[in-house]
Amino acid sequence: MIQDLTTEYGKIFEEELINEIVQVGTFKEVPEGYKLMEIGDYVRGMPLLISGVIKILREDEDGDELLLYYLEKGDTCSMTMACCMGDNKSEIRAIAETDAKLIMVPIQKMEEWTAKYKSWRNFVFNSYHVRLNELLSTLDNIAFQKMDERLIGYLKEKARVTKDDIIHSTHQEIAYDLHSSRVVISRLLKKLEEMKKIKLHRNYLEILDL
Amino acid sequence: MIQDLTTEYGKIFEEELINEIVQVGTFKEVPEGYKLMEIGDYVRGMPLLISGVIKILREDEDGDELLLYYLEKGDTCSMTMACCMGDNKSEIRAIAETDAKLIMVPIQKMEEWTAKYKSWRNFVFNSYHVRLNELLSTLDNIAFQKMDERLIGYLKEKARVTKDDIIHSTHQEIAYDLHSSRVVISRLLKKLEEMKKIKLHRNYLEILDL
DNA sequence: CCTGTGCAGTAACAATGGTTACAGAAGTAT
DNA sequence: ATACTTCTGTAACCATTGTTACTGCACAGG
Repeated sequence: MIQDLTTEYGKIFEEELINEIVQVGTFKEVPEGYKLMEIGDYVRGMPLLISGVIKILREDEDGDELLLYYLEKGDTCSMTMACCMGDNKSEIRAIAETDAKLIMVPIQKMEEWTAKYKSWRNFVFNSYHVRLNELLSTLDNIAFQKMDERLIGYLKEKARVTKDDIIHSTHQEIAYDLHSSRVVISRLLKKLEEMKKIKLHRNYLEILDL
Repeated sequence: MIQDLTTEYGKIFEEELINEIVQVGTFKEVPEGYKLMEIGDYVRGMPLLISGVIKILREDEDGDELLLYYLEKGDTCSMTMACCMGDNKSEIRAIAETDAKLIMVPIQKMEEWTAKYKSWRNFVFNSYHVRLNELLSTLDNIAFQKMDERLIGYLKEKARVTKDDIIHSTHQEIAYDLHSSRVVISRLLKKLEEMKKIKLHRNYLEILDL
């Protein structure tokens, strides 16, 4: 755990802070598909992502989903921080998109460290900043783009975070993330294939040139 | 200015901090419609809203607009704070929805006060928290609601922040805020009128029962 | 009072996305 | 191999939203 922490966060946190994190944090290793957080769950800890990718989803009353963004190594979940200050209930769902390693820090330490460590303060502010912009860009996509553009953006982003030009998803799964329907996604994917931008297979697709 | 500050922020900021704000802050009074911030502008100060309502808009490359949320008294603009940490360029446009009074604080003080005053730290964190949730709810509206529901929500919210059941907007203006077209909004408003929920007039409309 | 400008009402039509239904292909279990 | 399940392809259709075009009305300014 110390090794992981130092590798990923050694450059931005003071040694003293790293030591504190090691003392109170708990290491967690989760497999792909593991649900880290459900909407309405009480938030008890704040995650520091060491490796892997976490996908953050929003859901409405009817159970309709929407992918908000991915967390990558070095990221933390601002939503969690935001929750620490409100009623402590999560507004989002978090699923491991790949196998992932992370350290959970009790939220009680948040304020203490914010006062004590400048690096922690900067980290927290920076996380908020990044997440706010990420949300803004998600909003842009939904508000200003049509489904075909959103789909292309989705495929690109997914390839980027997983570092893999093979997208291991069914059409139905993509439809959930984009809050659309399977038929619509199949239709658009077929068009992309006709344009030689992707190649379709069962249970996965290859990105050729987006 | 001291009076305004104390009235609005006296309960949450230490006296010492209030004094500092008075020293470095500049008081600003702007009329309805005044553009406080344009997309791409360099952010030099952080606003503390004393009275009035500020509307925060997002715009894409094609000039299509979208209302993000309103700032009310006691609010500050987290986007501004976020900008202070990035490239300092604004991601949003800010327009005074009503006459408004505010105090501009130089962004250089941000970090200093964050280390020095617990109340300031809480204020900043809280602002981020509120804004993140506000953005999330805006996203929900756009992603999960149809235009008729969004329109009703828009009218309600606008009535709430302006404390006025008369909405002083043309159909075109509403269309801009919702990123729709005038004809669509006219159509839906007419339906709402038929349902006795509103009463239409030239240049304004009355909310009867939403 | 007349006229120009901007606002609102409406119809006809297009485009996008969502729904239903069904068939066939690929993989899995028996 | 056979049966079953899951995934994909496709067609037909519908609903919502957006577009274009034209109308008349209200109001401001001469």
